[in-house]
Amino acid sequence: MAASTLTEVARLAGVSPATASRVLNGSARTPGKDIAERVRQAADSLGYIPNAQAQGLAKSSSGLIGLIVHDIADPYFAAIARGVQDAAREQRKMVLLATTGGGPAEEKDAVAAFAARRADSIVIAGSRSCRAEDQEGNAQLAAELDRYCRNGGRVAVVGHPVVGATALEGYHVIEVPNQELAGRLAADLAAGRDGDFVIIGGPEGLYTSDDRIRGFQEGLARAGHGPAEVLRSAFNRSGGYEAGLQLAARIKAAAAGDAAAPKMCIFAVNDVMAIGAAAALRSEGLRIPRDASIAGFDDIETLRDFRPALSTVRLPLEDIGRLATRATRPRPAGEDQDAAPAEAVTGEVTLRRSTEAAAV
Amino acid sequence: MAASTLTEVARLAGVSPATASRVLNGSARTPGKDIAERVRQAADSLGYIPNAQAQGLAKSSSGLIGLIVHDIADPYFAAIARGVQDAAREQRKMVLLATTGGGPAEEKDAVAAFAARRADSIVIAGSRSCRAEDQEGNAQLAAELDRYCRNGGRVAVVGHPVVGATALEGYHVIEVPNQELAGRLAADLAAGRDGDFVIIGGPEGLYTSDDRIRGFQEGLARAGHGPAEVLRSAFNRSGGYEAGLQLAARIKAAAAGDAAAPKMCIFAVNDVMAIGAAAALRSEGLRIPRDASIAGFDDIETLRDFRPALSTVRLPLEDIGRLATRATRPRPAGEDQDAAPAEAVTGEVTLRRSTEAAAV
DNA sequence: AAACAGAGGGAATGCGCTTTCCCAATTCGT
DNA sequence: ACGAATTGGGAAAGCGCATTCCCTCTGTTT
Repeated sequence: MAASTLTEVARLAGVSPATASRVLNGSARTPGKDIAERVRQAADSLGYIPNAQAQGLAKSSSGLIGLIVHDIADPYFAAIARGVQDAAREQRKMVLLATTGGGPAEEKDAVAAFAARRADSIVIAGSRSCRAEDQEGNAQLAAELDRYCRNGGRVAVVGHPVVGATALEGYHVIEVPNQELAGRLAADLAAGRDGDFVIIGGPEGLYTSDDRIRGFQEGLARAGHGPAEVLRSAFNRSGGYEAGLQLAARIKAAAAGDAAAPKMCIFAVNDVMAIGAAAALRSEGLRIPRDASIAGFDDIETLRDFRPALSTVRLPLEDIGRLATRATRPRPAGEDQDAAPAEAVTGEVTLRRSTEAAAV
Repeated sequence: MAASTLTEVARLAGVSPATASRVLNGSARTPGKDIAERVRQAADSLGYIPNAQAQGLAKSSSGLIGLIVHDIADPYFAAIARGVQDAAREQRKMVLLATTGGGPAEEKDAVAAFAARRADSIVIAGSRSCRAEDQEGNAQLAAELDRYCRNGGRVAVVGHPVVGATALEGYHVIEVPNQELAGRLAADLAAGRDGDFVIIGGPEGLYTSDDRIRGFQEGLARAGHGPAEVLRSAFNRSGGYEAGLQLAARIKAAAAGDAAAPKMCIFAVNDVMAIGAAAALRSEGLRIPRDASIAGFDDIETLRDFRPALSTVRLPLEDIGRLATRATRPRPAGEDQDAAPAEAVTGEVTLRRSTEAAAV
């Protein structure tokens, strides 16, 4: 027993497929009451489920939203995905998921796949990169997006515009004020602190990381501090851990030389890296915040119970996902196309125990 | 400029659409070398992307895998989703995501939506429930799955079979030995411990929770312990937190009466609840493992840096997602249909600091 | 009462692709 | 060397639905 079709429903109801279609999907032309009822009953008794593929083909729109993330198991992306999912439900659409591992080449493939499925819109989360090795991939991704938009697709990208992408109609960027917020975090941390600052950043060229580093340095400068040293590492927990090991050695050496050495303050460009670094310090016998302060960025929900509570910058990740998805929604006719206020994303510096001055 | 079609490619290459189709998707009949090359070049120069909807309609298969989770931002589901995603890539399919919040009614809607999109297979993660309030939803979900399978769809469900679902062809269950593992955990914890055991469980009727509770009690019994008291709460962090508050009060009362009172050992049926409970104890001034032991279940990756390190049962969540997805893969012809060994999922009791006997 | 507008239903077309089915041009057998 | 088997390509028929166009039937206008 194959799935039943509209034609079968129509036959059972004794009407034409056209009529059946009209009643079943609420077209502008509503057939007579009695007929409508007959059709509905027929559909019910057959357990009719419209074939979305056929509908999509006929209407050339699929009711699909494509979401591109680096890794769905990363809580940062998972939180955004939740927002996207939520907004998709509002629009009565389904979300197609693609995880790319972060490379623009894979992202380009994902866009192509979404285009093939005629996804109505695409949300790209995850950091853009301008590393040399990604240059070709970026160009291809930009070209693919370009084509997608030209064919009527709508795109929202979280954070930074795709490198090299021209601002087309239907191309939206949800700006995240990484730089400004990192600056504010630096200012708050710098107040009344005299130790060295060290930044654990991601690979050079990752915009999210670079923006946060730049912002932090600016904040430091405004507070009268010299620039912090920057350690480059992988943009994940183990990157943070490795950098943390290096710093632990350094801290211990400093403490050995001078027991009253000022405390180091570590800023990891995201929470997951910060947790990794904290784990590394701990494994070396150091305690936070007694031996060093540490701060992260994102305020990942799952990590809030971590002790010592991590100072960080709260980002409304779920809202970001929601906003991005909404940005791709076609404006109802009459609504000004450019009137979209593109609600600004704001974050909030959240100081917790991991950067408290008082020793344990 | 609308997306180019096969027909356009064919025209440009000077061949028929049939031929173009044959070369572009590697059908059994491979056209001549020179023609193939011409077609490929034409496709390239037009930037042709096949319309997956049309392909799906013609082939009646969509290359889609539907994934149903309660909440994609929950690290448990996120980890499974990663495995699913990975296996989907192996099969060159894309994954459609549906988050349901846990209700069978929503799950039924998701199955219907997947069926409408003609998803090749569906993976259902998340706990089954046999609560009275879910009875109707379960029946509907079972019926929907039934229909889906009958129409050739393949389903894999993680953990428990859907309540009321008949074992159809194409219906797979990835068994997770929750009960056995919980028993082993109990046995390990009970060894040389004389304090009371308390279980923080999810709502009654949630199979995952109930199985773990039952297993734990059995393990306790085998070790010569009496059954543990069971506290019911929500199956998430805040459920664990609330239960933790109750227990904290109790622990403090006991300590007040008798300073050498034996230490309570808490088993929360999943890690997230355990973390919540631990947070509650801490907020009440209690320390783990000094004032109480606590253990969870799942071994969520993001939570591994939590201190005190949480004793738990390691579940290969990503593998589970992968296995479930693979189970829905149609066997290559010739391979025995039932020969699928349905690789068993195994877990591992992982004792860490949170249940160490020695006080801090 | 005749002419007209409008409503409601059906036939037919097309969305883009796959896949028989069919036909012409080969190659092979003996 | 001639018919048979095979190869390689095209024409055409759907896949399941939305939608345009057309027709008929009813209700309205002068």
